[in-house]
Amino acid sequence: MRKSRQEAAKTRSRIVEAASEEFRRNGISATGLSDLMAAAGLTHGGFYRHFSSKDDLVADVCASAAEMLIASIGKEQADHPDKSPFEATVEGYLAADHRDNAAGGCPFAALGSELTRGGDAVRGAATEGFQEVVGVVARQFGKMRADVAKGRALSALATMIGALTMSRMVNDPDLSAEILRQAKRHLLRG
Amino acid sequence: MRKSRQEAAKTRSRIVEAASEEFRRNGISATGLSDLMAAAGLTHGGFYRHFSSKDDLVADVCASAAEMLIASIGKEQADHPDKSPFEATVEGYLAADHRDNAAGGCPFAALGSELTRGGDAVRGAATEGFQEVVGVVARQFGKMRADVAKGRALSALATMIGALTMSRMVNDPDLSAEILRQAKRHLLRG
DNA sequence: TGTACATCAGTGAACGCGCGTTCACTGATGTAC
DNA sequence: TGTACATCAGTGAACGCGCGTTCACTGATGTAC
Repeated sequence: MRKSRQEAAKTRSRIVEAASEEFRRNGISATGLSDLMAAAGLTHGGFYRHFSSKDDLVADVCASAAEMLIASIGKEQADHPDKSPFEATVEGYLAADHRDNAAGGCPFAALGSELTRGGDAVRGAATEGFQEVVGVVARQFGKMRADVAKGRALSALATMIGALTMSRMVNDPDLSAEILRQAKRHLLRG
Repeated sequence: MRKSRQEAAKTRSRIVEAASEEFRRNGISATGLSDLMAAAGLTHGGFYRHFSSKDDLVADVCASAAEMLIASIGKEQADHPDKSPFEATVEGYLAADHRDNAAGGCPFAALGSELTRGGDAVRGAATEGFQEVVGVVARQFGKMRADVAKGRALSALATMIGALTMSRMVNDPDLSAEILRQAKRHLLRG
């Protein structure tokens, strides 16, 4: 039954991808290792050949999902060459599609309050991922002084993450849309 | 062992208060009914004399914690008569004290991502609480047109909730402080 | 290059544990006459 | 106002269940000679 190293590495990343989606869809503590391994096409017993604990996996997922977020920011930019990079980022992030697709979206909005209670390794990985995203957004501000740009990026990301979370929390569709609309307006100097 | 109606009502609100703190401290799904009833000075069996399910309690907690948030906004205002109401709110909300006291603070920051996955009753209660807070903040903008004030309040609350959540998530104290500082600066037109 | 052996990815059963919920019971409170 | 009875707040044991983790096992892969 042993698999080659190459196959094993593929399996590992399949687990991380499946976990990344399941965690963002259902929450970390609400997702069991069995569900997760089944989603990756495996039985739960093999989990510990790849990770030393659930927390170990969560840390990996934080890093991986932050990279995905950065990739999707790049994609929004490429798809909308008419818009400024920051405008493309804000409009892509605060879109109804993103709100309705937590499993494929921003891990900070999907898991934010759960990550605040994570262990050191989890919060460390989340911090690193967050800082990378901050860097990406800060660089969108072009010629601005680096520390000023970082400040604007921090504030803008806080607004986007808070708005997306609240737009998912409320069960009034009009209010949900209004939250996204107003956050966009204020971020883009409306 | 039966208690008078008055005592029973007191017990019920003691459970809600204890739950409100425990949920905000440790998360909803991570807090067991046993822990929670013990924190209220009772055994777990009596829970169902007061609530029909854990979700029923969570909905109550949303309403109660939103009221507490509104009360603390009022208190910040009263404590800082030199500041504008909005300024007092932002500075009280984005303070290190609030960040370090999740159990007594904003339920939307403490429970945000978990509430997005709540049932109808939970999300309904959260929505109502959120709208009340939005109303309170909107009224701080004085003579502004009501819909414009609501828009500003929605955007400002998104920023505050996102910033507080991120400042709790990161495990780098400098970055955590910087997140609060930058969000404050941008909200107060720095 | 071929052979013998060690390694280890993945399976599936099992572990102890705590979860949300139910229940029989107790006895003080509330109600009906 | 007093008495008899029904109600029900709170206790503590028990329910089935799924959790994270461990383990013996299988057999293909990797390694040493």
